[in-house]
Amino acid sequence: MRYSYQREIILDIVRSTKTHPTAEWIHNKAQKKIKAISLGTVYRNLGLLENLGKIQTVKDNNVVRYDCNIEPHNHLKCKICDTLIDIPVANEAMKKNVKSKYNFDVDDINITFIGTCSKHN
Amino acid sequence: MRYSYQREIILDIVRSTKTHPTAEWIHNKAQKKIKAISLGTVYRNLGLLENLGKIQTVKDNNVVRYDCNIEPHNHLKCKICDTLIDIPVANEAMKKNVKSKYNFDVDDINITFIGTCSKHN
DNA sequence: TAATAAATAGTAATCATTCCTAATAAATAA
DNA sequence: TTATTTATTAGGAATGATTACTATTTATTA
Ligand SMILES: [Mn+2]
Ligand SMILES: [Mn+2]
Ligand SMILES: [Zn+2]
Ligand SMILES: [Zn+2]
Repeated sequence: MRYSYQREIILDIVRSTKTHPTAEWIHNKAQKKIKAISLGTVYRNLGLLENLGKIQTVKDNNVVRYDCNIEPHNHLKCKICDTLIDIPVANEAMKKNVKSKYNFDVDDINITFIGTCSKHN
Repeated sequence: MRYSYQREIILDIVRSTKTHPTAEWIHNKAQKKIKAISLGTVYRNLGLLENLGKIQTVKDNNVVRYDCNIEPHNHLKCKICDTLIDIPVANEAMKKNVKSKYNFDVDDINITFIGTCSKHN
């Protein structure tokens, strides 16, 4: 894979925040550094960075959010401010349970707890 | 809310299957009973039926699937045949754990186990 | 039966994402 | 360094699921 300044900037931006930003948010930030960067370039490079294992994606409703935390983890989603909060996950027991009960081989577990975060007490 | 034959047919169709169908699939089925039924009518009535608590929705990638099982439950998703399999969920312990660790009030938990179902042994 | 307004059919609009293509630029060889 | 090659980009069009709009139809009530 060839070097690209656009890709470098995009990775920097994803790594600069824990807010699980969308492609559009990343595009807006990137335009401050590269005025003519296109949204297509942002999407393409986010996809490449995901394939390289340098970032993760999180599906949130009907949008994809990007995550610089590449550890396996899950999220708390606040229905008031839409924040996604990282939480660790211990899932080996769950996987074994599902395998024995349903004969279903689990590769990945998506868990989102939806509710109200501590900001809204 | 006024009676509508379209709504009756749509509810019948959702209740006729455990396959978690999409709006388009439901629309195709409905057209066999009502030739001119529109996709908009299908979407509107599915929304109404969800508000009435007669059906549930499941977000699957970038499509919404409809579910006649209105018990709280979660799903196994097979990455080979895309089947969604209902599983019961015991979540009170999880909710309490998240509340004490993160001061986050959980209303709902979405869990999807992604992997390979028993058809593909 | 007539009046009222909810529901519908058909179509246009929306929005996130992907696709397409001529132009640009990174990597390599001469 | 300069020329060649081809990956990458910018910009715009296309896609696909869902929602919005509106004239017409139809369930309900008087
Ligand atoms: Mn995260
Ligand atoms: Mn289900
Ligand atoms: Zn919040
Ligand atoms: Zn399967």
